[in-house]
Amino acid sequence: MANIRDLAKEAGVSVATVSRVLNGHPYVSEEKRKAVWEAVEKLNYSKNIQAVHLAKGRTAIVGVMLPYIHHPYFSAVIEGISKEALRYGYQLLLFQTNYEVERELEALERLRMRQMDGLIVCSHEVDWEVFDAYQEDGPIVLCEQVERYDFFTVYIDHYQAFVRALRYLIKKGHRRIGYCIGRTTGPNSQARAAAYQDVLREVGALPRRQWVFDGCLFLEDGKRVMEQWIAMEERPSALLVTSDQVAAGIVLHARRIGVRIPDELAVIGFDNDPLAEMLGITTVALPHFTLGERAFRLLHHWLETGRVARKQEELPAQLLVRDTA
Amino acid sequence: MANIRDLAKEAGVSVATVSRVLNGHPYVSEEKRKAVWEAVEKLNYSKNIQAVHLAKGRTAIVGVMLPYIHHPYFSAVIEGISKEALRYGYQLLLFQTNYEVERELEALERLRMRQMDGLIVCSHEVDWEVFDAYQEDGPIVLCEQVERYDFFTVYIDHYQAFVRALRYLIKKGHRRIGYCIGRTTGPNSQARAAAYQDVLREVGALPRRQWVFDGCLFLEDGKRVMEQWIAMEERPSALLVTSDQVAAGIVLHARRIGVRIPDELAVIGFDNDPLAEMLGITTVALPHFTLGERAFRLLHHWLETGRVARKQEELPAQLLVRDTA
DNA sequence: GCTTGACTTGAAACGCGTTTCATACATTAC
DNA sequence: GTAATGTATGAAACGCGTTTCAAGTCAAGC
Repeated sequence: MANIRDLAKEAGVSVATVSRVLNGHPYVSEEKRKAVWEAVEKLNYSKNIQAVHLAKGRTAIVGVMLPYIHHPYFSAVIEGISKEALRYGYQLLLFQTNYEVERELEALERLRMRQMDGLIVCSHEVDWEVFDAYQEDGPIVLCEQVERYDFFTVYIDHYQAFVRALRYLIKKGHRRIGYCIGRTTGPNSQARAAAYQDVLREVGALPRRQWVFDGCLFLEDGKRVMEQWIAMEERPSALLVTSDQVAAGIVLHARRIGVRIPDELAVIGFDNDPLAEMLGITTVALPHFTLGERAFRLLHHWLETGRVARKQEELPAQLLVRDTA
Repeated sequence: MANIRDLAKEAGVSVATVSRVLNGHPYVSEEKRKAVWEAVEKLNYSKNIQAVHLAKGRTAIVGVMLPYIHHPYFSAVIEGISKEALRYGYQLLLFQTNYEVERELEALERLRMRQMDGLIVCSHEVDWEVFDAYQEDGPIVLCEQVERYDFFTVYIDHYQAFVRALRYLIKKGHRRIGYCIGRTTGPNSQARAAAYQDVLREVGALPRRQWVFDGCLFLEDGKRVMEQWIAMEERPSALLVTSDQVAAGIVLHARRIGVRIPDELAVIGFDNDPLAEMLGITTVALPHFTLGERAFRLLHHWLETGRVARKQEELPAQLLVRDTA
């Protein structure tokens, strides 16, 4: 493989001149410019991008840390990130973690090793404090709400979103309200749990342990929830559900076993998945795609200017009333 | 940032020794090994991975070219690739193309520039011939069937899969059969089209232009198909549908507008999406996840050994009869 | 006592593009 | 006529880890 020195020899110029031509710098005579391009052609030259990265100290690569890819939520976020990355000429390096701490640390280490210019964390398991140690290695944007203000974050206010949905149910007369979440430890889930406690306490309704369904991530989990629900002695009259996928599972299984929705059970999902629209599921629309876009933009703006307009950005959620609640 | 030379100075050894320690090579005295690790600690050293890439001429990065991410098919394939990549210590660099030739070429150029060790192409728009020019720049694995045998490919035999589904419908007495596809140009779609022509001709049934529904990719498209279907004077009695997502759209909209499935319209989907199971949709199970896994393994095996067991690998599809056909 | 093989270690070359600095000529400015 | 600019170009340093090669030490083998 020819390198830039071979090229210089072939074209009868210095490597500096070759570099100038290759990068479109001014101050190169037309004559030499032509000679260089001819040499490129002749030697079938192509830059070694690794050498460029090393020399420049930048890569125009952004890392994306996320637990899974094959999941409507995360794939929507990446799609948003990807769209913006494409626009600004950045590439994406994927770090799938399965929520394993080991893998999350690996991604952070890669940031330290300067493999990428910045990192977008879609979701994580390790404590925030861990990120502290890596702040100086490159900008990190979190896609979740954190209490501290020294992180870059773009987030949806899940507390408010949950509150809004709860208030709606309460206004409709519901007092026996339950909810489903994905994993208990995530900040989103904790925000939802807090909202649940707060709002129910406010109206004197009682939160119940057994009305909280954990581990609800996929369509199939909705079926499971419905089965548990039907087997209960005291059933909630309404459920706030992790995602529309899970809500769809609930609604579809309810139809099959003849549970009337919303009369016997009101259901509100989250996301505004096409499936929710199709099934007429009342849902809280969450701008996942936009979340990804904004996360990238925040990172990009920082990378290009070294300054920020703001470190935190909150995205709105909107309740869409349809037929299930 | 400290580099390996600072480290050598600090530890009082040569850079070669530092490199040996850092890479766990044998033949280093315990004493020096310790000194090096202490220096690493003291200087808070971290390798510059770009320098490693440059020096080694390898990156342990695999590129993944695909049109979209937020799509059940592609996100399943990546998930499979990702799982195997994780296992073998490789990283994934994403190239989202939106089926734009420009972007596909960009990905191939990156392979030339040695940004990654190999490339997995999930789907593409450019002609195969284009790939020829890049074959020498690194192994390329295609996830689609190609006629030529000098490519690495892992694929599902869509022709056979379609034939099987068609035969099943025919055995059930259907003669007026239509189908939905995503985009006409893809090899998968063309295989399906060919199967359609062949099988229908075989039994003397007539293929009809207006029974082919193009541009069916998402759930919503199923609704559109159903609306078109209902408006037809001569309706097909059965439809083979791009994916279970689209099939679900058809089935759900049919339910809403009171079309009886499978009596008035039989539907067979593809993929074996959880949604298909939930809705009882008869489908042809396609091993997308496995496809990704195998694609990575093929690439990996080549990268590590420089040899191949086989260049082509075909994955089976299986008809799962449920309630819609 | 000498050969042989295993173990240690460092200098230097290598992979390769970018960038700075110095040099030199040609203009333009005053 | 001289200073100040602008244009053009190359040598060399820089970013930094890996690897080869030569050389040296030491214990085991004959």
